[in-house]
Order: sequence, then C-alpha cells, then structure tokens
Amino acid sequence: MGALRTPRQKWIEEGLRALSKGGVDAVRVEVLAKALGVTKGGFYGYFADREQLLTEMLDTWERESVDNVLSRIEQEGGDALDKVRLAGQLTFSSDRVLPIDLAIRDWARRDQDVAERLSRVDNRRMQLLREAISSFCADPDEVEARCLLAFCLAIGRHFLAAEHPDRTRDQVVARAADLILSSRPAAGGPGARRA
Amino acid sequence: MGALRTPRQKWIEEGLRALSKGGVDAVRVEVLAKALGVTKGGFYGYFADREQLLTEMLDTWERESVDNVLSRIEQEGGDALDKVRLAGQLTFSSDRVLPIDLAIRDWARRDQDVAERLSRVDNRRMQLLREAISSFCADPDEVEARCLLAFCLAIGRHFLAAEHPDRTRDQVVARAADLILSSRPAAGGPGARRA
DNA sequence: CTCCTGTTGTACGCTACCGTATAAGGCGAA
DNA sequence: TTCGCCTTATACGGTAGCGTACAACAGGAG
Repeated sequence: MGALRTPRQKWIEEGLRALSKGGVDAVRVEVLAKALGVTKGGFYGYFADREQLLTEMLDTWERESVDNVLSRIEQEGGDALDKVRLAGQLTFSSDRVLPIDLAIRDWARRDQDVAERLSRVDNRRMQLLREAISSFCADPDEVEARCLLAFCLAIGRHFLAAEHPDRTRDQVVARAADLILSSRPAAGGPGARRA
Repeated sequence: MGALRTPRQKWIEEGLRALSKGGVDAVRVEVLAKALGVTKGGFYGYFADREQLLTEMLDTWERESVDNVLSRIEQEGGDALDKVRLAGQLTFSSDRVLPIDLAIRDWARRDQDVAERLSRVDNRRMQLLREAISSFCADPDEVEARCLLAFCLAIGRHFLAAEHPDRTRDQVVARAADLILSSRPAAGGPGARRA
C-alpha cells in the first residue's frame, strides 16, 4: 500500500483553519490544497465533494469541543463551578477551538443542518452551566437567566467592538463573570428571595 | 434627464438584504441585479465597483442604526433607562436592522475597516447604556460590567443555539435583562457592599 | 529489479462572478 | 415627432472554483 502522503485528517485540519480565518465561504478545495503544498488531485480520493469535507469538519469540531472537553473535566474533578470554569477555559480560551466556534455560529444562522449541530453542542454546554449555577442559586428562572448571561458573555464579547475607558476587555469580563457566577440575592421580580 | 429606473438606493437596499441573509460573501453584483429584475448593466453607472457598494451599504447602516435611533430617542424623552430600552428596541427588535447588525459583526472579525466602523457604532451605543446604568449603580467598574453584560445579551442571544426547558428564549432574556438593569447590591468581589 | 497499488499532478469542461465596452432603447425637452 | 441623454441589455475577456479523467509516479511486495 502506498503511503498516505497527505492524509484525510490533514484536509480537515486545514479546512478548520480556513473556516476560523474566513468563514465557511473561505473553505475552498483548491485553496486548502495550495496551503497543504499539494494540488486538489488527492482530495477527491478521500471526499466525494466539498460538502463532505464540511460535514467531517463539523464532526471533528463537535468531538473536540464537547466530548474531549467533557472527558477532561470528568477526570479533573472539583465542584460544579470548578468544572464550568475549566470547561469555559478549554472551550473559549483555546486559540484553536474558539475561532472555529465563532465561525460556526455565524454559519449556523444560514444553514439548518449546522444550526442543529450547534444546538446539540450548546445544549450540552448549557446543561453543565445549569448544574453549576444551581449549586448556589435556588430559583430555577434565575438559574436559567444567569446561564444565558454567562453564555452570552462568553460568546458575545467576541462580537462586540465597544471599548472600555481605562479598562481592558478582560478586566470588564472578569467583573461581569463575577456578577453572574457569584451568589447574590435575586432581582426584585416575582420570584425574589434572599440567599 | 432620463428617469432613474433603479436608483442608487435600490442597489444599496438590495445589498443590505443580501448581507443580512447570506453575509458579505453573498453580496454579488449580478445576484443583486437579478433580484432587482435588471442586469448589472446599470450598476457600474452608480458604483465604481463592488467595494464601493459595500462601503455605501456600511454608510447607510451606520446612519440608520445610530443617528436615526439617537434622534428618535431625543424627541421621545424619558429618563436614561427609558432611552436605553427604546434604543435597544429600535436596534435589536427591528427585522431590518438586527440581521444586518449581526452580519456586520461577523464581517468585522475579518475586515479591519468594518471593525473600525462597528467600533464607532458600538461605542456610541455603549455610552448610552453607561449613562443609563450609572443612574442606579454607583460603582463604575460594576457599571461597565453591567453594560457589557447587557450588550452581550442583546447580541449573543442570536448566536446561541441552546434551548431552555419549559421556557421561551424571550422569557429568559427578560429575566436576564432584569438582573442586569435593576438596582441590586454589588457582587462579593473586593468592592463588595450591601445596599 | 519489477510489478502493483494507491496518491498526486495536470488538463479539461463547466459555472459563477467581476469589470468593461458598446449597442439598444425609453423618456423628457423642444 | 424628433432629438439627445441617461439607463439598461448584451457581449466579452478574465479569474476562481468545482468535480472528472487520466497520466505520472513513488514505494512496498514479491
């Protein structure tokens, strides 16, 4: 058997790189080939077409961004809040995963299939958050609201261009995370109570 | 002078429509022409090239999404919080402005020029928020954190695919907005205090 | 060394799109 | 009605990308 000179995984890898940098529309077979230093000749030996590459890129992302993270979290241990912090860090501080994640979010707004995958992924992440926040917040409505805020903060910060006078974005994010992830009295809604 | 059969503004309009639906890469001269029921023949009478159309689309968006909103807010009156609520509504509940806004955010991640425009826009919006939140929150660090949270919520919710058991997204968002926009004690950080 | 197998390069036809040039044609002015 | 201008259609050349066909070729098995 001849050697796999640029194996399947290389194409997927390069595809994800293109995705993070330029969005789905930047994932072009011939461009990836050039980046890999080959021509597209071999590509169609592995993939039926560009569509299939995109699908397998999503598979890889889904695996890496959830399964891998979850299993690493399990073996680390710690309480629910620790787990969420680690998960957030693994997911949203990774130079590899984060840009892919953001690109996929935009992609999902235009592609039903991608939207469903993202939904699966986000639901699993959200479940983790929910458990963590429930550990210090009794009102389920407020738990849900805090989950949403935390998630929106993690994602939204990268889509915001506003500046913060005399502060770095990281500083403001840290303070914001504090507000959401620390135990405090509920707002003055119908379900208001004290911890 | 002959009649302007499909005037300049029509192209921009259609361009923005394409942008909201498919991102920048979907703004194709020939596609817009077909959507307008003409050929691209006339396009180059108004615009030097596609790039110029994109620029003018951004001009239009910037004008509509900030200047128009700000002037409408001024003439409505109300306190700072009312103004923010109205501004948020005008900006993020509009079927016209919102999808454009989201598409531009993704675009800005890849284009320096767009990033600068978005920065201008977001800073003006943020300033409004800052004033509103300052009216009931004294700690400037917390003000900034709440601003960020509010903004992230407004934007991020559209990039999240997670579901909320037994609740609609709108319900959860309402509760989350409550948490951020209502006066409550600061978190238990270094600056912790009780109302 | 030689053959076989699987990988890669090259060439092709096709489509979509850009921007240009130019011809056709509608509409108002005279 | 006729003229002239401005808008639009058509046609063109060029580039980029997809997917196919096939030839070249490298490396291991024999």
